[in-house]
Amino acid sequence: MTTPDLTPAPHRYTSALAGEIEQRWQDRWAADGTFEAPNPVGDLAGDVAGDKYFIMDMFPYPSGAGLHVGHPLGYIATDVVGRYRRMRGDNVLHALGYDAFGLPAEIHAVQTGEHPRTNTESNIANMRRQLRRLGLAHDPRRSFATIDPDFMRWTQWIFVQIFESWYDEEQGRARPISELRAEYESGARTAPDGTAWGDLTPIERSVLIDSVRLAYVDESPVNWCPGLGTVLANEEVTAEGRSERGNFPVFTRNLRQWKMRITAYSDRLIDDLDRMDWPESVKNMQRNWIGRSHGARISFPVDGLATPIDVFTTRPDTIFGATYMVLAPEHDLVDQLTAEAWPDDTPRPWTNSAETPTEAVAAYRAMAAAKTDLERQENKEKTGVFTGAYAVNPVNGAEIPVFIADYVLTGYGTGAIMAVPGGDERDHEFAETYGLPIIHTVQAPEGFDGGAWTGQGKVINSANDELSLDGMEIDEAKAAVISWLQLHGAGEGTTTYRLRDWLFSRQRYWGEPFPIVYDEADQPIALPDSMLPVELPEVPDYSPKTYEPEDAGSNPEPPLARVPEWVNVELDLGDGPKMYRRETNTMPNWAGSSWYELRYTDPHNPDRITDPENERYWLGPREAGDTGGVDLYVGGVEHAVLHLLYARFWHKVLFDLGHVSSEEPFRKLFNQGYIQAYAYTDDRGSYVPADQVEEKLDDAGHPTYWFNGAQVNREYGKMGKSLKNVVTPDEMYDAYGADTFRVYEMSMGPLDVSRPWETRAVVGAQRFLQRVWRLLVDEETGELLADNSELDAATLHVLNVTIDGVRGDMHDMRFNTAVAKLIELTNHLTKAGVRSRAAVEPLVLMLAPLAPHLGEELWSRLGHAESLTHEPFPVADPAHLTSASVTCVVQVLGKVRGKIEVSPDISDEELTALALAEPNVVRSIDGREIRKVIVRAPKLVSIVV
RNA sequence: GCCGGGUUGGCGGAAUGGUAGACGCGACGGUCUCAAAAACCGUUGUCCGCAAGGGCGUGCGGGUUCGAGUCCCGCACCCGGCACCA
Repeated sequence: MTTPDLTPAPHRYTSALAGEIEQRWQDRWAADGTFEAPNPVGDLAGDVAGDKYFIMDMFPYPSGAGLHVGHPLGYIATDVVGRYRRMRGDNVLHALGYDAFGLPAEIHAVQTGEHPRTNTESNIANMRRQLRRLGLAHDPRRSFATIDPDFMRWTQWIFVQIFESWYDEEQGRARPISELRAEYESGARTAPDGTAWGDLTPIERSVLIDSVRLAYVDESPVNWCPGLGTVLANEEVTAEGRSERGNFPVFTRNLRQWKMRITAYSDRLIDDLDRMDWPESVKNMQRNWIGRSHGARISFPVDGLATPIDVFTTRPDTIFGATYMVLAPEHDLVDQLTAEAWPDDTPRPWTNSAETPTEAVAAYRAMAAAKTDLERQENKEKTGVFTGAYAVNPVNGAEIPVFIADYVLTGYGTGAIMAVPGGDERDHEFAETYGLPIIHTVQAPEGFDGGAWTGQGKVINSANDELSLDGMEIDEAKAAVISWLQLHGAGEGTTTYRLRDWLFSRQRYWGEPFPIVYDEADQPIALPDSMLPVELPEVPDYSPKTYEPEDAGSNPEPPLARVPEWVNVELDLGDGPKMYRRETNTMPNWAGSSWYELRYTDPHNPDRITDPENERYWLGPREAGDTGGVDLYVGGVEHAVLHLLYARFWHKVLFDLGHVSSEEPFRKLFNQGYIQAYAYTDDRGSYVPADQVEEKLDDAGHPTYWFNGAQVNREYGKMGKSLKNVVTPDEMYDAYGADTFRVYEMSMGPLDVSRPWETRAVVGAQRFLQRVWRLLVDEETGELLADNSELDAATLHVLNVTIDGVRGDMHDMRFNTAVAKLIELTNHLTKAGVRSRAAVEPLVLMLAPLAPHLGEELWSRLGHAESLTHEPFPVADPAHLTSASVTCVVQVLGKVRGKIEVSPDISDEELTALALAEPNVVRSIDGREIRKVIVRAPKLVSIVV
């Protein structure tokens, strides 16, 4: 990879010289604290003049494999933005921390016996070294890792805040539990069943309180992954029912686990998306994930049953077409309503050939329970069985049969539906299978061939004595039927969500311990601030108990439970020293990243997560209605619903509790694309080293690929060790220098688009920087070549057009076109032999955000003692944006037939005359009658004949 | 199936409705050199033509317009997300 620089000119900008320049400037920046950003108050307080700009990268997990050239793409981009902003006069906060809890370090620990902290810290050190060599303008004082005890302390502190809060639906915000307790004690509030606080036992009181906490322990169906030995959040399970990490099967098990009540924030999490500058795709993914749907809850009474069946539907307007009902097999009411015997005339297929409904239901339930989620998904054929019971349709008194079927899911809505085969494809399919009546309640367009009509139309077949929906549009009918149902106590308008509460405990070692202990009554108690952080104990074995991936019946067993001397602890929590039992689960590795944006703003504050003044300065709303948050957050799209949803949730809780002034953590989000790579396999399917593959053209001119004389197959995808196609930044530093590497990555294409890495193309960026260097420095003597000559008109024009364009490109993060414009300017200066300071100084300043070391070096050789970090970015002179002459295109019938050089302020008449006189235009018109002439002086004349 | 995004030379890509292919890689030719590399200069969408010039060309089919890669309608394919969510 290393290109030997064989005796070039002694002062040529080679990789060796670039490396020397780069490391020298990196040392100087570090020594001078060039990129330290002052805070309004606290230990980092300083002069905060000018506007502020807070930039963040999605912080990295420090992998043992080190970086490949794809990783720094986003970091370079944010660095360019930050450097540009500094030159615009902003106080720029840009730092990088490390998301250091996580599975790989734990797996490494299990394999080697080395403590995960040791391994993680050496990985961080290696990554810091690789990134320092890139020349990133970070404030090093603000870096941290989530495993630092000081950081962990605040992660645990936030957990306690959430644990000590509840969601007040009336006020639409989280409030401290202490306020709820006060309302109970004062009698302002009674338990949901009406019991007064004074009549409850202490245990009943804490159960009541615990039931509304935003962080709570709950026994409910969770995703149990025996292969990983831990439970997982819904967001960590793929659509195929496997773990996102490791791709192990996931089973639904009823287990006692910690959860976070993120569902309380469903509406705000959806609604506030509209106020943020995020890619529409990510907003949509979050909307999708939360899955809000408006509809109605409707009660269908059942003969001889006190409790009606409640259903959720988004189409209450179709209720007159409800011809049967379906409950999920797991629904609570199934046992109660299943009849003793089949009613007379029960069609044979409804019974599944069972003697009694009880038997049929039991058999069906057993079969449904044996299916995994995946099997349920794969087989979409509608099956079900009749319960023997009938319910009454509240709008028309019709008796309709009640089935159980696994196409109705227990976890969504009420776990029961009214089935409308005329208006729902799934219901229609089921109705066809079981011979159920089909009533259409919306007029389908002519030519509709039956089946379920789900589109728009006028309502039909929908009337009772008091209510007629017939002739209404769907929306109108929905409103009408909801108010009728409400009047008759049979239902109400309501909203349901797909989002489930966030499963927050993991059975792993390498995560934050919970700041929770249990008392003798097994009630969870939050530890006081003074006892934070709770640090991880040393353990004999880091691994959780893992199982055969398919062992669905296994049970989670966290590693911390194996340290009884840590688990059982004597503490004084206010009523004297007592024995307590520690929570042995750990937090998921999303915990630290759910709030880290706050810590950058005040990284060493010993008393608070961040001082309110620092938070308000860096994150606060800029104007009324603004959510506040980080000014620019750059990262991959893979965190669209995981990290980005969790972080928004925590931020909103902290906002509600008054700890922050911003409503959202990230005001503007930008998803960078990925750098992909080619990989090559031989005829046995093994990967061969990509950097030794040769490209040859075959007879047809198509490229073919060869390794060791044998043809190999090319595939396109990720960069990875096992694919033998990794290219590291270190290799690029050695071969070209960091600036060349930076310029190449920024010039490859738009930042949000993925693109293939091509090592051989990097040289283009180096040639460009060498041309800039050669413009200013004599390659033989090292002498400065810049002079003080006046600029000619053409150069003035090119220079100002470039300045104008580059400014716009920088602002919009179009670095690829910014680089192209700088190359054009450089090529112009080279060709014209212009070395005037009036041209090269702006060029150096504009290049500096992209190639900062070269920029500083040239700036200093130009005689400036200070770093150019805060030097104003060049501003175009409008007087020179127009040139002395422009090329006017003459079109005949829309085709370009001639070009004429004209003055930019030529009149329409004059231009038309010149255009009509152009010889080739005359020939094209060929004597035909001119019907119309469109003139857009000075650039275009279009002639219609 | 639903929701997003995309499709431009050999390759990465550029183009406020107004010269399609900026800039870069590669390829080809040249300068320098004993030679090679590096560097520098030039050519490079495609077809016809000695040239002047002309035909064709931004996934496909229509439309709007003096003029469409760009706007509208329909379709194909690719990528990402969701999916028996009532």
